[in-house]
Amino acid sequence: MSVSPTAEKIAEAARSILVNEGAGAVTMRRVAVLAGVSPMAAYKHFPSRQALLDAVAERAFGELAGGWGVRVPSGGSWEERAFGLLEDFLDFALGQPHLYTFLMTDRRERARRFPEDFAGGAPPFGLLVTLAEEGMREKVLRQDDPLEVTLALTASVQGLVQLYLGGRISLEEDGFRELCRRTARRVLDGVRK
Amino acid sequence: MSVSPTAEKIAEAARSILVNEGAGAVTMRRVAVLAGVSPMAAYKHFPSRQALLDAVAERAFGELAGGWGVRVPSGGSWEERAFGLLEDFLDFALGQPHLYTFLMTDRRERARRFPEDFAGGAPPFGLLVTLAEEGMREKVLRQDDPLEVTLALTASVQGLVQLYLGGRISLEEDGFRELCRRTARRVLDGVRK
DNA sequence: CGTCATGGTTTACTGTGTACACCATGAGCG
DNA sequence: CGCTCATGGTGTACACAGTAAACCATGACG
Repeated sequence: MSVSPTAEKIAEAARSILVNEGAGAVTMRRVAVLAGVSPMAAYKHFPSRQALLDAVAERAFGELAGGWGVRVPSGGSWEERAFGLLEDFLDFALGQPHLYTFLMTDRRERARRFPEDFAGGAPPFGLLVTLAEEGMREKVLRQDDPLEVTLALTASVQGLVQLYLGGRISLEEDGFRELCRRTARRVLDGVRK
Repeated sequence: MSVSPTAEKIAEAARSILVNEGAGAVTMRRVAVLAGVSPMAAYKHFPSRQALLDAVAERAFGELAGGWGVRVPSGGSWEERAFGLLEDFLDFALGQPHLYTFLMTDRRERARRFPEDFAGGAPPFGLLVTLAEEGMREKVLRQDDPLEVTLALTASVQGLVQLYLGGRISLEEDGFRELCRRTARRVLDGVRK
């Protein structure tokens, strides 16, 4: 069963506002205007504003998971692949900051959880776990818990992105991307002597 | 010039709601009721809700900075001091999650910035930079940019905390604290073979 | 004793999510 | 062919936000 075209228009309007101005700017009335319907029309398709946002998030998450890493060539070295995924991640986080913030920090329900939902190679996190496992097989990484190693790598970058999007890092985008790369390298190599 | 007692009551009420239920639950009317005044009274002391929240944040930030690391003995080894600070940080983040989220992710203005405001040993971040510099002097850490090394260590933990508070890590608090320690250790030692 | 800044109150306006009653339309069926 | 009724739209209305504006008590000060 597919969704009705009006529901589609409404979701699309909500997504558009969300991407451009953030979740806080998504009001039912604005969505309705943008979709060309009356304010209450949305409630025939989504029980509440929250449900509408959740639907938008769900779809965006799916698209994200589907598209992530696709442009990364699978042929290169382990490190090339790893840093390729990092670039892809940054492309998303820096290219659609509002959407990123909404998916990563605002939404608390129906979220993927560690460790249950991360095992099994399911995107997007599972992709990284698989990569870590490969790294260990190829002796690029030391033998360790793949999930937790992945978490160490991703948490660093996510922390940096959170700081950056929160306006706490006064670097241009390119400078910030390099900072991310350097940081990832430090996590790989360790900072201890 | 000190603040009036009513302003005090209002700020205290706001802080109390914020700590217990999060920034979203802080409405001017609720604050007023809790402070025992009429809704508009707050506007005689704070120009807007945002200003009130900012004032609360500013004070909390000051208290935090003042108290952080005080209980960590300065006598131990470098690693003991570092992990002592980690525990202190987790005590705050896990003990007052709403306040933590508000200070760290919600508030975007008047935020400390990297790298300007982080150099110079100013708490709270500067404390860590100093620690990193000590570590390098004591040859515990390899020679590197102290600011960026500090960032690598803190961003990891902040990323983990963000995931945890967002309900994305299904561990009990103790388990999560151990995960943080293990992750910090990985960043120290590196995950690469 | 008037004057006036200070800090409180009441009232009212706008914008929000959404409950509710209403209505157009087209599919299914006697 | 006309009846019925689910589907998906509308307009109205309400409760609750933030806050602007006008008003008022009080106490310090000339």
